[in-house]
Amino acid sequence: MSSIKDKENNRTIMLIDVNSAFLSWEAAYRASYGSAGNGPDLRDIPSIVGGDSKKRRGIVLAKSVPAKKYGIRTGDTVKEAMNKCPRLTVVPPNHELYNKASAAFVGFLQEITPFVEQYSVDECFIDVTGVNGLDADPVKTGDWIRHEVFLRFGYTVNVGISTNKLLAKMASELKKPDMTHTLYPEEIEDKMWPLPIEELFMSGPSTSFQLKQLGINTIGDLACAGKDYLIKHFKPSRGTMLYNYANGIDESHVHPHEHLPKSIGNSSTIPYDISDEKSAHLMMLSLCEMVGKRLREHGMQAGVIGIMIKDSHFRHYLKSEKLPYCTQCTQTIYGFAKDLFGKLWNGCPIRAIGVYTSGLIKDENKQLTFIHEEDKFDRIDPVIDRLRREYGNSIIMRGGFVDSGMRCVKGGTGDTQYFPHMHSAL
DNA sequence: TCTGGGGTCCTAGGACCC
DNA sequence: TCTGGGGTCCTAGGACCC
Repeated sequence: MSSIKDKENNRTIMLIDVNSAFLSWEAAYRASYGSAGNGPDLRDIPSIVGGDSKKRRGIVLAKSVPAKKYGIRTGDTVKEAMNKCPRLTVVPPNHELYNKASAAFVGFLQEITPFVEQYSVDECFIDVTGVNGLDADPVKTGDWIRHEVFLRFGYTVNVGISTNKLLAKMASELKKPDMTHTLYPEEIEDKMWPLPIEELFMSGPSTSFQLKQLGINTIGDLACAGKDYLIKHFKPSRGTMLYNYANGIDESHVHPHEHLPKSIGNSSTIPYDISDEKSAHLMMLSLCEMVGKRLREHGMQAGVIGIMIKDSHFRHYLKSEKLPYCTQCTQTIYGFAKDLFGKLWNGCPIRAIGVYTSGLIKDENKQLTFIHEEDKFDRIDPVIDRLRREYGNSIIMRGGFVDSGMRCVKGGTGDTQYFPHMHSAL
């Protein structure tokens, strides 16, 4: 049992989770800055960060505690949320701010210990085993971290503490906000086993439904189900994982090293359905601009390109293709994406399109066996990237975008940039 | 005013080779 | 002419996370 082994190893792992991250960051920013500083704190009123319904992106990305009391949940449509609470305050997302806030948050944790693994934009695992005596009294350390984050940045976090990552993660979810929780192996039976099965990490809607069909309703039920029985129903990989997680077993370590992405892609929902190839191509080109830019920023080359079409009935289709060579060139990616689109699209009105790359390798590992047409872009793309960094994306655009009303670089939330502290970033 | 966007990992099935 | 399997690669799609 690794939980016992972990205890012998006496590792102290924590998961630090920003409470209602997007909303907290909005509120902290408004409180320390700007015009909205006079108004009420978003965290004290029913409020959400949500997309624009007119652009068909209207879902709840984060909610305040008062909004939660109205039954508003992340992922609700903004319309549903408004129905639940008509006086709801809705603020649009500002991903640039969140990326800066996230980097400041990670930077702070890295001051505490080098063993920081960023799990998501608003969550980090840290391993404080043997670090400056921080593991002598983990709860005290957790409380100190919460206090320090609040002092420096003005928002609250949850701290989950245990001997492995799974249990630290489950601990951090126990009660929010602004809490420190432990979930040591000897506490599993009391604190984790009574929870409903959908509370277990990696037991999502589909798995939870199947488990309930089997009469397994709590994490404790799952822990007591036979491993072989679970393997029979869920295949070895998933069955073993479910069994281990329900029993608090997790062998994985906190990996502080720089994260190399395995795939890079961007997608976008279009405010109105697209029914013509020309518009779809232009949309894809703007996504390819973003994907190419991000590949180059990471110093990576893609060996596989894929596209996704979501039609007006919300069905989605994928098509991907291994390339004869690796590339990070916008024009090349676009060429393959167009080919894939031609093979995939059945003429149905299109709601969203995505362009994805995978099979990524570092630049230096690219085989220089062949000279390609794209080689001239090796010099052009970086110049375009630099111009856009300095003057904005519209400083240079491919011909098709002129007078198209479409943004020439499109997609998502952008990459995280490093900023040492939030207040210096703001 | 219906339903985002960024990822990771896993599996199934077909192609292809030995 | 029919009949094998093992192994790997590729692609499509699903489940999960935030």
